[in-house]
Amino acid sequence: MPPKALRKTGLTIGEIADRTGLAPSAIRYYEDEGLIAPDRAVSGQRRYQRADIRRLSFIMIAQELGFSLADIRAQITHLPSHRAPGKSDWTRIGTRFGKVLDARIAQMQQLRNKLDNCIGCGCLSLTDCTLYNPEDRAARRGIGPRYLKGDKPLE
Amino acid sequence: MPPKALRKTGLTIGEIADRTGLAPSAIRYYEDEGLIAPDRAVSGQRRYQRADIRRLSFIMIAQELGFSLADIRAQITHLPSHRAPGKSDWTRIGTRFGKVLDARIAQMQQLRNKLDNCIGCGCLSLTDCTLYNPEDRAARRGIGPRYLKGDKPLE
DNA sequence: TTACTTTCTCAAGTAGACTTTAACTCAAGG
DNA sequence: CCTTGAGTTAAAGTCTACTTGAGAAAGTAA
Repeated sequence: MPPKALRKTGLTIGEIADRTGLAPSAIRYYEDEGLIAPDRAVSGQRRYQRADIRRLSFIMIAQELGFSLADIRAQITHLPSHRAPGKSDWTRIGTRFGKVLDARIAQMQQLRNKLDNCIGCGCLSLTDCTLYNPEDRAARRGIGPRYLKGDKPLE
Repeated sequence: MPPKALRKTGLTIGEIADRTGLAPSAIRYYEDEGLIAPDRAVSGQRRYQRADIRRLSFIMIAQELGFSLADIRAQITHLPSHRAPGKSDWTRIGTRFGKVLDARIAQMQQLRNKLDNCIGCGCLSLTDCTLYNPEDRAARRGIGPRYLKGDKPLE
């Protein structure tokens, strides 16, 4: 006889919320955003499978790493809806994430060095300051909240 | 005879926008936020001094470093309105910024290591995964855009 | 069955950093 | 003088990642 949770058709949103620590409203939001697609009971209530817990965990971890929901969606929409990333998926996606993280760290370190340079000279000049480079400024065009330091969405 | 720009009472918003690369709307916004306080011509138009260029540059650089306007305001409101940070101000503020940056880099590196660990084991488990720690999740409570990895406002 | 808890949907609110639009006024050039 | 380009204000829109609230239907316990 399978455990209790499996005798039912699936977990309710409240149950999976408890198991993941996410608010139900957040989980519904992820659904709106196409990150997760639960079944529906005849009554219309959402029913989640156990793999969805891992799927949500993955989302939380990726956010922890600093990725946007759009980035995350790009990485998991290739997986069947009721599957969380398995080991091979995770290796692939994790490696991809790692590269982005490395780039991010490198960028910050570069910035850090520039800052040290700049503290030394005290220039703060539009034309001379190494911190104040036009390339970065060009990247800032457009509206909406900025990604931290030149992040571009993942392909 | 002083250069052209100095014969007038100051730069218009369009002129300073061109010199800094900022949009006029952004500069007005900074004013609303108390980051800069230009004089007014009799007609009511804003007039900027040359020091304001450096002041705006400072704002741009600080943003580049990842600081919020609130943080930046906290650092420059001590300066007289028509002054940009001078060498000693810059050393003080720059050092403060440097520390925050260092902390940020350390955090990301830690995250990066965890990720590598995690790619190896492929666990992605709610209970076991080092990436998935409840403390960090607790910090995420509440609304509004999240700061990247535990940044707190500067004093 | 009554009472209470969940869940549902849809709309609106929140923060930060701006942009866009509307409706005007003003300054400079021909 | 008249047009055009720039400046002014206030209000509303934008984006992300959610939360909150309203009102209704469904599930659960006693």
